[in-house]
Amino acid sequence: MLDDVQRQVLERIRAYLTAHAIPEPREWRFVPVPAEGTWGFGLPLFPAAAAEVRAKGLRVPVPQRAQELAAALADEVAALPGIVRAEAVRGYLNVYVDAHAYGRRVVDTVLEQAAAFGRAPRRGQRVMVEFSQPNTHKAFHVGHLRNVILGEAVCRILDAAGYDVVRANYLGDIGWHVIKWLWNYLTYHPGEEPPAEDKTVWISQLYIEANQRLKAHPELEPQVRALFQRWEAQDPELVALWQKTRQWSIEGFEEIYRLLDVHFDRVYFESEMEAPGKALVEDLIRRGLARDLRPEGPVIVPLDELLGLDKPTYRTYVVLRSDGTSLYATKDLPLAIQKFREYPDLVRSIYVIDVRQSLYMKQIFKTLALMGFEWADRLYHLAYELVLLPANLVREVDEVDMEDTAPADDRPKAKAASSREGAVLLDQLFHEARRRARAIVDEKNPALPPAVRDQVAWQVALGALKYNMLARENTRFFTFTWDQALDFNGNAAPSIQYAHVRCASLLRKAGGTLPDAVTPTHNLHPAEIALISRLAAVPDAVLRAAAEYKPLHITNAAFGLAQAFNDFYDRCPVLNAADATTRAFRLRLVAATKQALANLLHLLGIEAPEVM
RNA sequence: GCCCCAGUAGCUCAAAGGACAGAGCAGCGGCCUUCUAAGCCGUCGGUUGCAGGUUCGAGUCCUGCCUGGGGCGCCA
Repeated sequence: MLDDVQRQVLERIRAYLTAHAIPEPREWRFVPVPAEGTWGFGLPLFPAAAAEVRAKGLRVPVPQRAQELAAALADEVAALPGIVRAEAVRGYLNVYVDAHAYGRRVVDTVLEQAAAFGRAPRRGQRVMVEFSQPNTHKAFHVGHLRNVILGEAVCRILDAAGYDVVRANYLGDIGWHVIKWLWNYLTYHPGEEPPAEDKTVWISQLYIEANQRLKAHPELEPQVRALFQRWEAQDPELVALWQKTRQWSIEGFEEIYRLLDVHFDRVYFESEMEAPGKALVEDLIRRGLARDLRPEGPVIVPLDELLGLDKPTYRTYVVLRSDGTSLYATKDLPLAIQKFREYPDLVRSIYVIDVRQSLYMKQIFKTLALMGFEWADRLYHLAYELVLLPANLVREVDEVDMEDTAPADDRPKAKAASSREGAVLLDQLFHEARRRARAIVDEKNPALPPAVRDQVAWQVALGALKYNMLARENTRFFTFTWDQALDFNGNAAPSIQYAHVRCASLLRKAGGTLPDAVTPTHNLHPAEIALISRLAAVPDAVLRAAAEYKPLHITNAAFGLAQAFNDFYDRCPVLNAADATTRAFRLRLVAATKQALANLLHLLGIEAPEVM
């Protein structure tokens, strides 16, 4: 929000440098000035000093020369309009602006833009984000949560940064896991229907049961293989059952997405990609890009060989099994093509997929490039690290995890949550989260009506969960523990929501109408200055989060803003301010803070309650 | 063997190559008859894994190591 002032300052500096034959550094970067009850920005002059020393062969230490330049420039810049003071400190040129005028401007801007504050102009560019990608006929558990929460937040952030976002889902609706489930259902639960509630739990129980039966009775496996043959032959009765049971899964997922406040614009099915995928493989073989080793081996794309690379880089991409059945790899090619057929104008096609598949993603992208698709360089793998379960949960998991053959003794202390693990199902998680949050709401604010407490408890619980998963680098592990996932204090969503509630409370007490815009006349308190700085920083945080696909920048901005507000709240009377102008300005500042907090939380998919 | 990620306070994590590396949690000590104490203040805490290098300036970039995790032709 200081753009125009910074531009003026830079212009003046450039003129000075030119006049004194000092080469201009490649890039100027403003830094925040250490806050001392004033407001402004700093500019390190080391790059210019270093350039000058080098160009002129001076024998002066760079820091000393930087300080001299800063001092000279301070005089040049001090007289510019809007600037109240400029000084040289240890090689930095610190420029201070009129805090009253800027304080008003920031507050007015936030209030005028309201829900649009922090949002960039539309770019007229479309991006697709594929995320969630659950398997039907399986559980939806805490391990899947990070993907959904990250994907949704990235979508919201990209939208705020001006992109038109297409949210895509890709359902794993076929494969051995589905056949196993159908076998168990047909053999032991014929005709049964899932309960209206908890469809996903019921389905996942049948899946776990199928694994247990096969583990205990390996002699039953031929039955499953026989069923797979029926599937391959597209037995109409089996296909009908598959469609019906798949729909149960989808309805269960939709319920989860509704709870999480997530939606999709386009859903692709893995089963739809099988036939086009096999056709593509034949095409690859004809064009000499793939090598057919059947029946002894699979069909492969020897990427390093095709690219003439000596060092193993892309390695070999296996696109079809030796028996001619399809792999994930078979289906991901037509999926990518289908996306660009439907949306040819995508400037980015993003895959939110865990980091273990990085090599695989690179193989897909490179193969598509070799096939000649010009959009191949617009594909992007947004990698994130897995959710780990602590050792005590892992043991529970193992009791229901019949596919895991890893020896128990050399297992790491925490284990990645995977789709066949039954522990920490989402309904368990939500239930426990709600319970803990409700207990705290009851304790903190027993005066609220029970229905409101219920609603607040859910907002708090879900907020804490989402925030915890988003407030870290995407590429860092998230180790799930109840206490950490549902921490309500400190750097967590509830304390940010609480700051929002405090704002709402002040505004309610003030009568609900906001005073007209006003320029403050009192000496702005350092806490006020800091709070205004946090507000002004919001739009940049959004742009950066979008550019880097990192919701972390939003959580940092939100928590910093909440902290600054709490500090302000503690030190600066609002309703009881010393004079009417101060009261009016601070009320507007509170309203602006409330708006900015709500906007930031919204980008994270977290609700901002009015009371709690 | 090749590649990717991580290593920062007791713990969980921040930190556009910039000023004295910051928060939260845990610990200790304060602050509720005054706008909601899910808060605020103070205090305790550091050789940023190791060694070199680039730079005016390195937690950040480069090289080599160490430790942990992950990936590497028919799993998803």
